[in-house]
Amino acid sequence: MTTHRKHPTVSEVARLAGVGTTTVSRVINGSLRVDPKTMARVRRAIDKLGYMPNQAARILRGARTRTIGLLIPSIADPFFSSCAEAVQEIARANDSLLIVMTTGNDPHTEIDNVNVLMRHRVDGMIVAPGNSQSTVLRDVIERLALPVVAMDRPLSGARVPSVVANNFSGASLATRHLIEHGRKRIVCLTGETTLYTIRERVRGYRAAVESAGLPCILDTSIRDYKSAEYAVESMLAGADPPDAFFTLKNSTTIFAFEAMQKLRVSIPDSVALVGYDDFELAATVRPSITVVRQPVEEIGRIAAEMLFEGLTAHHQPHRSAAASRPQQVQLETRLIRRSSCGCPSSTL
Amino acid sequence: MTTHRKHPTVSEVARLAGVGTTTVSRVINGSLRVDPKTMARVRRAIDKLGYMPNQAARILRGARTRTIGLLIPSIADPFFSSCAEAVQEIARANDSLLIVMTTGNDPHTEIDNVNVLMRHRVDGMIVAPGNSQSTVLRDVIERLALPVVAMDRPLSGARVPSVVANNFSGASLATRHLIEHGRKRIVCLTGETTLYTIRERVRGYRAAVESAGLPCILDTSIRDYKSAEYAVESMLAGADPPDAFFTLKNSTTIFAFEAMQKLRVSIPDSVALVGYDDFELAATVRPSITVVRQPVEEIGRIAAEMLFEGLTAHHQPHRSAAASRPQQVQLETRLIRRSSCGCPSSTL
DNA sequence: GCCGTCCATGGAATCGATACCATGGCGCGC
DNA sequence: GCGCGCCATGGTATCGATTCCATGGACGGC
Repeated sequence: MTTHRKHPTVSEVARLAGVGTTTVSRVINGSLRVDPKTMARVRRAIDKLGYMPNQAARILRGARTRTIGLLIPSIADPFFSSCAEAVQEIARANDSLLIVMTTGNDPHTEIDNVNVLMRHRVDGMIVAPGNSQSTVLRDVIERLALPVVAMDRPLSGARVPSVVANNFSGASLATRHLIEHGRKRIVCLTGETTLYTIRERVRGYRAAVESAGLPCILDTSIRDYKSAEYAVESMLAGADPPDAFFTLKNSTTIFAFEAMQKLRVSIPDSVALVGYDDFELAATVRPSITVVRQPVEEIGRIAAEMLFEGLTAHHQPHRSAAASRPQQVQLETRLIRRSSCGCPSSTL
Repeated sequence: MTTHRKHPTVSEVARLAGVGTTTVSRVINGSLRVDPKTMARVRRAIDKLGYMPNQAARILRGARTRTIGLLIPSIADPFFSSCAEAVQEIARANDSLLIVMTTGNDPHTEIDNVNVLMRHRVDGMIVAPGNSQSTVLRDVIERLALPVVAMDRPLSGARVPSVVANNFSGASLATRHLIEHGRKRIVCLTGETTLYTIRERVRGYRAAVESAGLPCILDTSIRDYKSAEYAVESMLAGADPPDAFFTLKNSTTIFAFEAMQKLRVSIPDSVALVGYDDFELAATVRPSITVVRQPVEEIGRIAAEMLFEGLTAHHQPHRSAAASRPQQVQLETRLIRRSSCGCPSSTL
């Protein structure tokens, strides 16, 4: 490993160029008029020394850090990695860096991470709270007096703008679609039910079945392939077997699908299937799977855009009075009709 | 948006607690002995003011930034998001933040990003270079005198440690497996061939077919579903149609699989299929797809661990002489046998 | 030819946390 | 009883870039 060469400073550049530090600073920031000849000399000195401004010093002087934080449960999750990609792009467009931290939906880790980001004086952050009801997280965030945007899940009671998908209408749309196909016993396979998004989807499902006079049947047991196989098998073997499954998240969809394949359940003839969240192969597997598609990139993009709008407002406090009430953006989902619900298989 | 409350400083804490700044600093860092009573007073003052140390000031004093950078082509790519997750975990374990930047494999963006990270004085970085031959990137990185680890793709000619998978042996293993199944005309569907990893895989494929006296047939045309359908259809309709496809990356595998489904090509009876890179549904689709699995998380984890080892060595320069030659770590891949290659479908 | 003005430039204070060095007070040993 | 030493604590220079204010020189108008 190469020895740690000390970074050159403005003074060293100034000395080499035979000018004052003020002039060097002006050349770097292009702020005021500098004599072209002087400027050229300074430029040469900068190149020669390989000078790079020390951000820490600038920040200490009061500049923005041009750094934002992103708190998500996991990077490997396709939903959040797509969001993160969108956020990263908007950050770059705003000359900012993105610090990604994972929380695993753990409230303690979340608060820790918020504090760490705060110490680093990020300009703002985007958070997907594991628990939308968490008053602790809300209080911490309100104390920050720092622009924060909640993503995918709101932070209830907080004066924090949020960008979420309409999980209620998405789930209810999907359920109604199954009902229109004549399904009478639609089982909702929820997986974990602690998250806001899942709860909303359950609400949407419940509203749809109840208003159609159908039974509301929830199964919360699926965590992996094993539990899926057990759940599917025992339900189908029981009296009054279901004629449709509605899975509330990606992994549950895949486990259930896998289990049904293994058990040679015919889809959609004996049991229909609709999943929440689209994924690359949903169109490729046989039968192709009907899903509720969320505007993933858009969620990330809009959250980031709102954050940066908040940032500039933050730095021009004069006009903030009127625009200061938090925006709650809710994006609509689409039902992607494929064959697992009983629709004639559409193209793609 | 709340008004920007100025952050309290050590002096303010000191004044409130009736002590000097030195004492406050000691309490925060737990460095020297402080009278328990004084310590309690300072602690109370810190809580009351909601004081948080300003990282910028610390860094300016010469502390490490406890921040590392990660340069990858894309966050949304499952391969890199899994790497990133692993890197993030190691960073957290080392009390460091992770800045993620995407390059889209564009050399210009890469160099830009390296410079931005440098200005922020990251302690080190992990890079997946779009072009392993890039002398420009290499030179920039060598000038930094900063710990850098290359991930997934080496940086040729640079004194930079790297962590990569053995793409050559992975591809050649897969190809030999097809040969053992009696396949004689194995077509390699490469997709883009600019990346190091793909080139290595091509080499591995070529070595395997040539040493078996079989023809080396490359098709580089697949970019999306459309081109896959065209390529597959025309090859199968031609004279001497292939009896196996070997796809070199995830998206190509999926496009080719989709095309074969659509064209009702029977897998593996008329044409076998092996893909490079495992993915969640490869086991679920019918037929399940045999793939070469890379140790994804391990690549990220080891790269990060090497970086942090380099970091500590960097800060304790005395013993660095012997340990200073770059390590080139190469991880082995595994062939996951499923049914698309002609193997009797194994469990899972 | 003299003075006012503008322009290029430089000196030095500033941001906040740290660490060197100094100091005052107390206890203990002889 | 006196002095030495140790411990808790504080003052202050320092890191590097920015910026307010000052200064000196040149040029133009009358």
